Amino acid sequence: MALLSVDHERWSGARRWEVMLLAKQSVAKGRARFRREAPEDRRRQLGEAALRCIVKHGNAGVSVRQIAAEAGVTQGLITHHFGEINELVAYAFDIMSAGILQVLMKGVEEAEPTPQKRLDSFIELSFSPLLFDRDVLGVWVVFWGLILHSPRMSASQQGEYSDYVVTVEGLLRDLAQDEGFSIGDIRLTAIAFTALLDGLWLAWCLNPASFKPEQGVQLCRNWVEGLRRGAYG
Amino acid sequence: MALLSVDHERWSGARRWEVMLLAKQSVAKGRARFRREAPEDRRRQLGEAALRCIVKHGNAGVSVRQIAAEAGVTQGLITHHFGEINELVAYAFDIMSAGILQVLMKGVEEAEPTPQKRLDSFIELSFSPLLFDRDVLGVWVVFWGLILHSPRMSASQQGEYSDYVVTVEGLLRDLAQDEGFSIGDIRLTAIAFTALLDGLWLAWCLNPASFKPEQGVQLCRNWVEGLRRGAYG
DNA sequence: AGAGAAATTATAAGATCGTATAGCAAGAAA
DNA sequence: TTTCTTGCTATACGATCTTATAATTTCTCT
Repeated sequence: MALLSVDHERWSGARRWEVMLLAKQSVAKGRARFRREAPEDRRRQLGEAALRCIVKHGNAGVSVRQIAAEAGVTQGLITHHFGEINELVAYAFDIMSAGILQVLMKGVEEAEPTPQKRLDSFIELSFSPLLFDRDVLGVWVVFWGLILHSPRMSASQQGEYSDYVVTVEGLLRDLAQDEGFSIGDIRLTAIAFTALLDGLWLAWCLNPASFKPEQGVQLCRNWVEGLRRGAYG
Repeated sequence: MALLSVDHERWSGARRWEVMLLAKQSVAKGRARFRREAPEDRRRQLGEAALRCIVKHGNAGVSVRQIAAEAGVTQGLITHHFGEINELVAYAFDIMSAGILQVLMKGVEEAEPTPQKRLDSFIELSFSPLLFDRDVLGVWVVFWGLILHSPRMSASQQGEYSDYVVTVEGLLRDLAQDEGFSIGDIRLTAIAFTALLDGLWLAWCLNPASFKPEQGVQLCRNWVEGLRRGAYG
């Protein structure tokens, strides 16, 4: 899980440097000076290092030098694998997007197979520490800034957003069908629910004192209650 | 109006440079080489230049050199008036926040004095080209990024957000009282509505094809309808 | 064991960044 | 007209950035 690996490795800086030191020691003993890895693996390592840098320094963390240092490699390796740094960031965005949607879908699939429980699982997971996290938003804000100015990033975003909305759409449709209420425009309604989730995430991360995650869950349930009562019919 | 001035002056670059050229010509004729302005005025000019730079280049626009060039002054002037650049950015944030809330409140006050019309005016204005604008979000996203990493910016944000929520709270309270329905926790409910607005703003700016501003208005009205039907009681 | 492919390092060049400092000059006051 | 305050310019320094290039090293494959 991409997201988890980011969180886990955030605190493993020490271990990371130990590894490097060991590597340098082993040079003196005639061992390998660096590890040669499969491009696929290295690309992912660099992508995750980029995410860690962004978590730590925000926009300032988007830098070839910092990311290379974080990954424990030299700068040239980023050029070698990604050409320009924007490509690395876009790749990191894809990793993160996929990770988040995967976390959510896994939770939904593990819930009891009723539309109510599935949607509720989706909501609760959205407000769990795994996603409802300042650091996660910090990464996302950087991405938003890039999306607005980079066609490459924008293209990725459109796909990810579409997938997300379609997922929400399915959850809402199933609920409406099961409970027998009607929704005028399901796609639009899913967009609104998505917006509510994102807006609460944003508000809480920027101002954690304003409400508690559980209250966020409640507000989403209230929204669903409005849906039940036909406000979106 | 801060926001308007940003929008207006975005297209007045040519005029701005003409002024500079004239100023330089006049040097040859022995006239003033630069204008000496009151600190208050100059600070505002620099703040608005900063906003224009952010609109144009996003995070990359936050640069002493670029902002000074945009304002038609030398770099040292920013140091002189603000000390460090973060202070200028925070000032620009305050300008912009005040401008947005002012636009909204002016619209509300100009609406017919019924709770329904006032809230609806607030909603429609939120989705008008003045605020529902890619460039405006672009500026905001940069601010969000800074808020997450700067206590100074965070302090400003807490105040602005609080004002905003209190405003929404008042609009909702008046509506509930007038129509005789109940709201469990008005502050929380106002937070949810604010989140919905921000979320829709964000979604549309990142993906303008996903829905039309009028549809955003409708989704907000639907949310209010859910409120009426007691979903937040 | 040895050769070849390519992953990785090493190094440099050129921009741009933020900030500090010293001196100039605009415009009000006398 | 002359003085004085201070807004403003001019310039420099050191750090950091991106990107390009060539040399080196690892590791697989035969």
